[in-house]
Amino acid sequence: MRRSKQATAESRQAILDVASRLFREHGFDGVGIADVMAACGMTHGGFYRHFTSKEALAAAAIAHAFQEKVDLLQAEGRMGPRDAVRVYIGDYLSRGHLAQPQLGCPIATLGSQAAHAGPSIAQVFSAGTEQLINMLSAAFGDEGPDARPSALRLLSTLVGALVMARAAGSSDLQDEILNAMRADPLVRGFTALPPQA
Amino acid sequence: MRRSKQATAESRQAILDVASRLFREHGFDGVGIADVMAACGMTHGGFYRHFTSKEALAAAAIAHAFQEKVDLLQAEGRMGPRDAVRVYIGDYLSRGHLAQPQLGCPIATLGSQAAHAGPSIAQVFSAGTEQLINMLSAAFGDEGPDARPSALRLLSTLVGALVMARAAGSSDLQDEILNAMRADPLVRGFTALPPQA
DNA sequence: TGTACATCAGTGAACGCGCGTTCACTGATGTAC
DNA sequence: TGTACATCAGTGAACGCGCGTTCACTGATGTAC
Repeated sequence: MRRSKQATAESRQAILDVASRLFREHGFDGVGIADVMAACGMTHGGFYRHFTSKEALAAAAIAHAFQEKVDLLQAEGRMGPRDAVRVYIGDYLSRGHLAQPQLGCPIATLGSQAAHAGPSIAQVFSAGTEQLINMLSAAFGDEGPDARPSALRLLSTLVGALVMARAAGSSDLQDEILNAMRADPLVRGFTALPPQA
Repeated sequence: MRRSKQATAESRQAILDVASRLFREHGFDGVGIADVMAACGMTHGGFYRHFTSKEALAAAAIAHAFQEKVDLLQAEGRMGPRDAVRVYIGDYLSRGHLAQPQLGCPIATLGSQAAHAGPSIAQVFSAGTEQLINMLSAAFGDEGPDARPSALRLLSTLVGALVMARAAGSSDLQDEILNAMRADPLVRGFTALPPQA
């Protein structure tokens, strides 16, 4: 039966939220339309009232995941860009992030699938990655022309740590990797120094 | 018709080689048994004379990819471990590596799928990652207890650079990422210093 | 404000395709004598 | 060494299942009067 405009908007939002989590947890091919809809308490048929295809959903869901991260950085940015990045790093290199890919960085979970998953998805990854880099660059503003390379190095380091830790599997090796990365000079520059330093 | 023992062994090897490349290029779900066999000039039916399932093939193919990398490091290691790692880094942070995932690092291409692809595949990733780390650690031998953390940091940095560059998509951003990583202190420590330094 | 009709979100069956796996068959290879 | 038979690598049709997508239908919502 027809639903109210608000109910419809809530359905769409629920589909996006759930898809964004499930795709990060199981990969694009590990999640079906029926899975997403069931997790929203609906059946699969109604899906196409909200999105034209699975690829369109995936693109929107990944954009949504990037936006979450950018919003978080922006919200934390009110205490100064360096503090925001400090919190970001702390969350990134945590056991919680390892254990909860569905809430974590979309680059680490799905980045390597970006190229295979269709042009619209590749586009979303490209734009999202660029945006994250720009926000992190701001935190290195005092480094002048080196700000952007520093941001690139930081993000690469974080992404690599997570991908490698997940590939490693063993809990001991995961801890070893996280600890080694926390001791990285670029990371320590943020987490060890006082704010605004 | 029945084939000679040698021909059979060659078939198995061809399937492994081809699968190892195709999986890295298109992901586990992007490659079918029929694709692999066709690339070997055969039809899909004969596959099960060589492997019990697609997952068994994937596990063997990834192990094969890791072994290639380890053998390469070992071969180059004859000029000293630091030189071997220098070459490894140079190849890793190259445009060629970006453009040819099918010949590249299996962690960067498939690492984030390791957990979804079945226990035997997760096991292969775990063992392969550990082995790579051990070989890289050797190159940091003169750092004593810091050797292993340094190796972890180096590999994370490399993996992250590739994943991020592939997610970024844009050619300009990819170059920027590769260049930034080449300027990373840990990387420069290898590529800028003379051998055995 | 109340009424009649059009719209459309969601349901569940059905379609079609791809893909992993199985199987009967072929004929060259390997082996027992 | 030669012969007869068993083995088995590879073929191609077929099976079965999952999944993306479509569709006729329902009934509450939105809207025109």
